[in-house]
Order: sequence, then C-alpha cells, then structure tokens
Amino acid sequence: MTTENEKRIWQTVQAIPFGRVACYGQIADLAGLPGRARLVGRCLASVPKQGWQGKAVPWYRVINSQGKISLPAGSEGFIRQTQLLQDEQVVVIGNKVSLKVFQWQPDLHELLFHLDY
DNA sequence: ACCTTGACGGTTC
DNA sequence: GGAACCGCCAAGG
Repeated sequence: MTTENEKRIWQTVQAIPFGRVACYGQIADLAGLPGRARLVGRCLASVPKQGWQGKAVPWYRVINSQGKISLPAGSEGFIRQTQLLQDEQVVVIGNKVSLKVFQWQPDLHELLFHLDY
C-alpha cells in the first residue's frame, strides 16, 4: 500500500529541479512533516521503480544536511547516486556536495501551486 | 506489547 | 570540523 506520508514525500521530491539537491529535513518540512527527516529516508527507499503517478522520483537529489550522500560509502546505491548527480552537473567531491552552490531554494508560491495537499 | 534499528537533524561543547 | 546527546517514528524481530 501507499501511505499519505509517502505520497507527500514523493511528490515533494519530484519538485526538486534538475541539477539541484535538497536535504532530508528540508523535504520533510516542505512536505508538511517537520522533524521527520528519517521518515523521508525510509520513504525514498521504497520509491516504486516506475515512479509515482507517471513521473520519476529523483531520490538521488536528496542528501543529508551536511551535503553528504547518506547511503553506505562504496555501496552500489552510493555509486549510482553519485553518478546520477554528476550526470546533472552536480559536483561531488570527497563524498560531498556544496549545499551553498547546489541546494534547491524553492519558490514557495510555485510549490504550493503544484502540490496536492 | 517491548526493543532495536535506521538514506536524519538541531544543539551543545 | 567533529563527537556526544536527544528527539523523531515506522518496521521488523
């Protein structure tokens, strides 16, 4: 089944633009679930491969508040995430992304216009 | 029902 | 920076 929280989180992640990243806590806040960053991580692990409602869910654009990839370093997922980010011109150096440069700064008006909840 | 485990994060030292 | 601490809470044992 799909929970309401998963819907919100997946949908919010879909709003992250190409070439930008967001952190777990940021997604939680925007999804209306403040303080629940861990939930975001869990939900991203269960994203359907075919995406959600016809659109891909760019899970790899979500990293932790320190700008680091949270998957185990060297794991298959870690490698894939790094590759996908670099494919979008996001610079990953020493397992780190500069949030200063690449963090998504959403336009709240536009975001509220697109989200369903 | 109880305990542990996380793709986490803010605070504090 | 970084480490210890605490808050968070859905799943799985």
